[in-house]
Amino acid sequence: MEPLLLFPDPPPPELAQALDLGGYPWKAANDELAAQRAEPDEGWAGAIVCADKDPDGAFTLCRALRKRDAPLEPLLLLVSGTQLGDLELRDELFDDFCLAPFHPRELEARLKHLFHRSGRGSRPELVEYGELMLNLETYQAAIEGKPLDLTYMEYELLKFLASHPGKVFTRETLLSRVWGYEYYGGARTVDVHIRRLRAKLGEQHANLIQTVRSVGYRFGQSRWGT
Amino acid sequence: MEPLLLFPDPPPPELAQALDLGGYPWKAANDELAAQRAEPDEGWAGAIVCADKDPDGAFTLCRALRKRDAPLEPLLLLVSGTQLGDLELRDELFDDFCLAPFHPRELEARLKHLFHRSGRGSRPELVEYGELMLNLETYQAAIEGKPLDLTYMEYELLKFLASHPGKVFTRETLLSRVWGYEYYGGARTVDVHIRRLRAKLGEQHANLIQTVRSVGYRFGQSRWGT
DNA sequence: CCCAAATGTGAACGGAGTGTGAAGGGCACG
DNA sequence: CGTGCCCTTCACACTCCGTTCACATTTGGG
Repeated sequence: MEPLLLFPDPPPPELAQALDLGGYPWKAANDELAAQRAEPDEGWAGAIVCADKDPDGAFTLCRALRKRDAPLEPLLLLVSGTQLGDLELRDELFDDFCLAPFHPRELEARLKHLFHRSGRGSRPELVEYGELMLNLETYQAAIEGKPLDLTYMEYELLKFLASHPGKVFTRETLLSRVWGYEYYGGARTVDVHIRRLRAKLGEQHANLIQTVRSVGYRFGQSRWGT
Repeated sequence: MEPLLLFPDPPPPELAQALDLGGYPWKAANDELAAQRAEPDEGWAGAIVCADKDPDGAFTLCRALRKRDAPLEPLLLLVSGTQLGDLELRDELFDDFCLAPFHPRELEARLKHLFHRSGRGSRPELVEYGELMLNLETYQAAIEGKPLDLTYMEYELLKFLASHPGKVFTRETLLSRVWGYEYYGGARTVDVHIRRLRAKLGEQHANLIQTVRSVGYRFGQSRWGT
């Protein structure tokens, strides 16, 4: 079995011990660079990130792992009870979480359940909305079956928008969540990318991205229920 | 929001209380048949099944819910620590689980994460008053199900008024709380926006916004009766 | 019934916000 | 070291809508 990636390095003793007892091989790393160096040829089986001691480092690593061409899955987060409120805005950064201090058997049960789910591919690698389809594995986009030739940023922006249909985002929010939290640049950059996306979507589908004046942009129609 | 299906009936008090506090509507049922009878037209938002007291009944229900043409998702399982070993062979019956006794905030965090993953996103923040509904995430408004095409200021003003039904606001108060504390401009601006709002609400609902002579405006019914 | 204050109404102006075309420049690639 | 891509920025054009004003209408008190 491929090893699990652990954060931080060294990992908490009780975590290492639980994995050893369960027969799960693992390697630890403190950042994305160290994770790349330690990564075996077969790749990682998944990752377990402890966010209780160094939340910033933990979430930064999660973000890096998810930004890869082939996002690392499954990703299990270990948090303390006081951090539960921080999870809501980071839902896309992990697949499951476990409260620390954890019971070894709960950890193992969650790992098994995660492997079961990812093994059957129940987690969608596609983002779909109407005639639009994004293949997250091959980095390809298509509408009405016809492929779209998108650049990297166009693809990332469209992926984010299509993942949250109906919701309005300000330019600042888009910059921070698509370009990155540390990005500093003009907000008009968003406009230009929106324009090119509309152009490539074609006249018929350009209205998939709507302008909400003095607020930002919205993808698709509103969902009143769920 | 559609209600959650709970098992068993009656559900454990701490579960019902946690959901009530979190604002999640729910209905309980003891088996698939009762669940079908209690199901609203909009369907279930998901299910929470307690497996600690009656494991057989719980897993039977899970199996039935998953055998539907449209399998019920997401499904959260509540189990005691001693049952962790039983989960391995039932991975396909649930999407996530939570150990009992649970912390209310962990339960809520898991629900939010489940809704996020199943593509429904977290439940939208709504402002409702009778037939009027404002979706704060999508910046859209509707009355009697028909969407209203509001401008930014109209939306902000209506949102503020509808958030405080029955209360009277002076024009100065509205200017400072909707337009901003530092705003300096004529108070008649409010009148014009009120007029446009009434027009867009339609003749039938124009009286949702009432004029209180020499005071200001009020949304909805007075607190002193009709 | 009259008057004054308050509010409703229609229209016009002007500026903020957004669309658009084009050019600059960083980065990967050969 | 050149070359092409594309992210970013800028200047300009244009639309929209927030604001204001003049005037009409309503309200309530004397």
